Amino acid sequence: MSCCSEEKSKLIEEIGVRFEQVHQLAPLAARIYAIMILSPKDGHTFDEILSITSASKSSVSTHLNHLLQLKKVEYFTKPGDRKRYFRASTYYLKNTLEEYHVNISDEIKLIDKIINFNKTNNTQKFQNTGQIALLFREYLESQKVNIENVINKMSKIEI
Amino acid sequence: MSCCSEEKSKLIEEIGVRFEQVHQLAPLAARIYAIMILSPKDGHTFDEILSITSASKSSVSTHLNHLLQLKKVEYFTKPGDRKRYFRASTYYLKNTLEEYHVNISDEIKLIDKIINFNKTNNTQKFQNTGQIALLFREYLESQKVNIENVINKMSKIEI
DNA sequence: TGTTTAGTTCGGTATTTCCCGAACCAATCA
DNA sequence: TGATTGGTTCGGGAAATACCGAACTAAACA
Repeated sequence: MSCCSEEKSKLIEEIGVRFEQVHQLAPLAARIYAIMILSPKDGHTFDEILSITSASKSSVSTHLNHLLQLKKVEYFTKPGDRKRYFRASTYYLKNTLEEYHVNISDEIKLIDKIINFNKTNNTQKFQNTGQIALLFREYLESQKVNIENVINKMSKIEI
Repeated sequence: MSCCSEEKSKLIEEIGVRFEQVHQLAPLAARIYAIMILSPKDGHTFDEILSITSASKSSVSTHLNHLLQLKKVEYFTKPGDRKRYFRASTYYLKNTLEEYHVNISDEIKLIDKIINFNKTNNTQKFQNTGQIALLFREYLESQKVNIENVINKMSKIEI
């Protein structure tokens, strides 16, 4: 990474590592997303991303397009300027919460299947651990509601 | 997968795919963990796991040991029987919540760094998105408290 | 004391992931 | 109209991951 302060470079790496897992991104895609989040409002050009990441044009192109497709990144243009200026999607935090919401809904569906399976096939086991499983399920439900509330609050903020 | 009902096999796969991501496990490790969760109280022997997964002894050994080390799986023995009987850790749901708790704490630390960075380096951007970021942070805090409460409730249940 | 049981360890290989360079293209510029 | 700019596409290769077979070990059995 060149073209960055020491602090920014380190933060890009730290966010990058996390985003690989949370958002299921390739390392370079996660770094690019991190760069966007730490970027000024007017974004970065393709070439700037090239020099910050010191990756190849092809890789930057591929991963940037992937991020665009996922709506994690967006771009805008300036009149009389062929370049595109890339930045994190204005709603990336809200979108992240929406991802979390889908995730939790899936997890609830799955734990319901597990609870049901053990209830009918492992009756003895269920007597012991069933209560815990139901508590876990309640937890997921309340997380879901919590997320919905925060999404609503976010929707009311003008950007 | 042999030795299982159609329903159980499908559920093992479904849980497996999810656990690869959630718990960062290799496919076979995730399948074994899934099997444990859907197992009767008295667990499964090494050979039973072999025949359910139709994987090699070496792979089962390696991944089972990994799961033991992570405390996701435990085993017990029966007097006069050299075999070990493997099952999901009695506290696996509580342990899962504790994992989530650590994860959220890390995420809070990270978002604080991001908020701070943008506050001082991208002042203009922060004016727009700062409020959203703070809402996101609040959300994380409340998730954390929520998890703590559920862990406490779980601790009070006798198994 | 030789054999079976219940696994473990090690070296290797198939597969997948991730990234790169080179060639290419479409729009603009000179 | 030929060169430059701002990318895209494609084939390939290095590295990491996931799994396997074969040889091994330690305890127990016969």
